[in-house]
Amino acid sequence: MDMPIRTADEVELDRLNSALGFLMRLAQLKIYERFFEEVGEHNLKPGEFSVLWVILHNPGIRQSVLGQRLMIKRAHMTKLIRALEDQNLVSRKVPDGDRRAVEITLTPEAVTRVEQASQWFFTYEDSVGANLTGDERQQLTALLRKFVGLG
Amino acid sequence: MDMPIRTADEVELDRLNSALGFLMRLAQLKIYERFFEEVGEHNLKPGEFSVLWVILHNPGIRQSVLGQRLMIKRAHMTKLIRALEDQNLVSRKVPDGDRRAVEITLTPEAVTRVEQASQWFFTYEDSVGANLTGDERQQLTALLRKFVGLG
DNA sequence: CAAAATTTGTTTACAAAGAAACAATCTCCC
DNA sequence: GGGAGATTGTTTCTTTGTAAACAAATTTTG
Repeated sequence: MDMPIRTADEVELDRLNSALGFLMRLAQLKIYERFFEEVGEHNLKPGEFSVLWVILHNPGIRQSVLGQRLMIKRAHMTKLIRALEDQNLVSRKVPDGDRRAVEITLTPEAVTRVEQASQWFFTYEDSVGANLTGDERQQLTALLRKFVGLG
Repeated sequence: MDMPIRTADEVELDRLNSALGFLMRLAQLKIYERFFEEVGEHNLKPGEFSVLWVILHNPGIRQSVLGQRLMIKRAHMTKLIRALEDQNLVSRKVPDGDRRAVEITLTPEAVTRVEQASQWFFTYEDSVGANLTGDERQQLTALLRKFVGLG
C-alpha cells in the first residue's frame, strides 16, 4: 500500500500533466540534452548559432532588435556579442543616424562558418521530433509558431 | 533597398521559423515572462511550486527520482531541497533500506500552502494559451506530452 | 529652444543551473 | 565474505542569464 516510488515513470504528476509551462520546460530540456548527445561540442552552441543565423539573414541588425526577437535581455546580449567579436565572428558599427545604437554584421569567416553549421543544426532540428509522426511534428511547430506569435 | 530593420517583427528568421528547439525556447520564455506579469512575486515561484506539487502527490519520494522526473540535476536538486527545508516546507529522512538516499515529504504547513498556490498556478496555466483556441491548446499539450514521453 | 523623459548599450552584483570531483553506501559477482 | 563497480547525495567551481544603476544619445513636450 505504501510502496515507495522507484522510477521516474511511476511518479504521479496529476494536473501538472497538462500544464503548458511545465510540459514546455520538459520539452526544451529534452531537446537541449539530446543536442549535446548527438552533436557534441563539435561546433557552435545552439544559442550562438541562432544569433549568428539571424545576423546572417539580417545584416546590420541592431543589438536591441536582435535581442527583442530572440528574447535575450540587453545586458546578456552585450556579453554574447562581445564574445562573438572576440572570436572574430561579428563586427560592430555605430550608425550615423543614431549614435547610441550598434549595428552588427558577420565577418566573412563567420558567414562560412554559419552556413556550414546550418547543415548539422537543421539536420538535428529535424531529427529531434523523431518520436512524432511527420504530421504531428508539423502540427506542433505550427501551434508553437502561433503561440509565440510568429507568422 | 537596404532599409534597416527597426522592429522585431521585421526580422527575417528563415528556417529558424520551424526549428523545434528555437520555437520551444521562445514559448517557454514567453510563458515565464507572462507569469511574473500576472502572478508577480506573490507566492511560490513556478519551479518551487512544481517541486512541492510533485512531493505532495508522491510523499516520501526520493530526491533522485524527483530530479529525474522534473529533469533537475542532482547537484541543483540538493540546493533546491535545502532551500525548501530552510523555509520549513519539506523534511528529509534517510530511509532504513538505503542509507544513501533521502526521502522527502511536505510539512503540514507546506501542504496548505501548495493547495492554496495550486489555485492561481493552474488558473495561470490555463490562461497562458489564450491566443489559441481550446482545441489548439488541447492539441498542443497532447503533442508536447507525447514528445516528452508522458502518458 | 531647453528641460524632461525615453532609448540604447554597458557595467556591476547576483541568482539559477550544470559539470566534475568526491565520500558514503549499496549491488553484483567470484 | 570481499572486492569491483554503480548509485546517491553533496561540495566546489564555472557558465549562463537577469536585475539594477548608470552614461550617452535621442525624442518629446512645454
